[in-house]
Amino acid sequence: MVINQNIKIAVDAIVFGFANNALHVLLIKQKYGLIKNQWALVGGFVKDDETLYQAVNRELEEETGVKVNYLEQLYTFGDDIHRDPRLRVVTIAYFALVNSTKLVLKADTDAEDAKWFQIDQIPKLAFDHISILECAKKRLQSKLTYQPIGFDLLPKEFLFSELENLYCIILEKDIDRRNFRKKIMSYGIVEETEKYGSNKNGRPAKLFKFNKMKYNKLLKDDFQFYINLA
Amino acid sequence: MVINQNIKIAVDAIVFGFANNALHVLLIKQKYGLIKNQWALVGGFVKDDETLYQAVNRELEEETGVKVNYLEQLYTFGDDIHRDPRLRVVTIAYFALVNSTKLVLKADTDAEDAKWFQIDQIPKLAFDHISILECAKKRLQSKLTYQPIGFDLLPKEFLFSELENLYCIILEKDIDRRNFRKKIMSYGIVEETEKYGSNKNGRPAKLFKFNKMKYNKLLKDDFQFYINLA
DNA sequence: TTATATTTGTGTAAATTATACACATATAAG
DNA sequence: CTTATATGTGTATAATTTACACAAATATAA
Repeated sequence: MVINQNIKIAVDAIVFGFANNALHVLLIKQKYGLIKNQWALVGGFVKDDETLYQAVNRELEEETGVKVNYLEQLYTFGDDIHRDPRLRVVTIAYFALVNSTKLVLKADTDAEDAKWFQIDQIPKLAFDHISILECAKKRLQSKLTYQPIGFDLLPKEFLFSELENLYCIILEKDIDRRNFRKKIMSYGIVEETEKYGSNKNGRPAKLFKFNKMKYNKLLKDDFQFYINLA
Repeated sequence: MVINQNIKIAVDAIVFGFANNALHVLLIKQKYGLIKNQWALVGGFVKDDETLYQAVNRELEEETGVKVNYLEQLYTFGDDIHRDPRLRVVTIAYFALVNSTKLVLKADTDAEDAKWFQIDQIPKLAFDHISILECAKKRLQSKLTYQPIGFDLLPKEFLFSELENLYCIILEKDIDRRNFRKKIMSYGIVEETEKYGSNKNGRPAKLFKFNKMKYNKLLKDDFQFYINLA
């Protein structure tokens, strides 16, 4: 069977991380070709013998060395025929979250040109990557409210205030700390530990961890989790 | 730039319709090739000079003549390398809804081999189409609860009981008619007309129409609409 | 014409959930 | 020991959701 089609398939990953009270995105600086020295999303062409999932994981590994905590398909961009001026490329974008402890990039990989950017300090990006990023940001904001994915951005043990901040900052909203805590606690998804965090100022704060079983259950069932900041 | 990649891109549409108190899916019988005489989703390969959106609309037109009311990207299937045994195909699946008045297929197109099947009477399908269909059904059930897409399955004017049934049947749940009506009405999304429907038994029922402005607003904003059947 | 079957249309009380809101506590630094 | 700073907690009110039953309007059959 011969099909006369000359379109190439790529994958791209929008990798989010949360650190220093800010949302960050992982970008790479292109080394070669048309878009040399431009910043772009992590990604590349899919090989004939690998799945899409393998492709995006391979690119993440090769280009950044980052291990993601959460990965899901976001959207397939193929309605702008000239999004890559060189040839027709359809790209399947993936949405990824990284635990903030893994946010430091190892210098020893060939990831020397990978860098985290604060979401409000994104440089000019190659192709249509800025609109893909916009799409991912919306998805993040939306998912945060109805799925407990926020925990994939935090370390295993975290302060309650870190969780609060994460929601405030990503959703760009204020929060009622008491009501937020009540709600989160009602899902049984986080548990107090006996340890205390090391904050400089104020009353010492307990460390919390999240209950993976409850988390998994809530991730599967839709409409079981819902956080609405006033 | 030469990329050594030999993967083909297709689009498939899962077209839902609602009639006779049952959910239906539009399928076509393949005429040629390996899967000759097997039933399959509407779809085909993307042309080099058309967008994905154009491709899926073209296939719908060519293969079935059906005009859909609602169309959105569902998911891209490319993690089974041998989903098509002939060659590597990545398919972008689209989710479509058809107004029940358009559910009768015109015999004059080359759509002679297109047919509506009740969701619980789906024949054996080609490739992995059955799992794509499963995915679409879940999306339909999920979206029905948080977006007012049910109206895209009904005629312009409809009985309230038709809307009730649609929700009951697609979500496979019972309903409290009073509470359901109250909720729908509270969104201001449907309006009474002066006309009455033609039901054989029982008290005559008013026809309703939906308010397109409110509908469009609710479609855009997430978390503004939510129907939860007990 | 009357009784029966069938579907439509409607309200209220109770329970649950969401919201608004303020101060005592524990520490570090001065 | 005073001050600054962040943590941790409860209650009253409002809003929403749930549970629940019967009269009204028609067609059909007796």
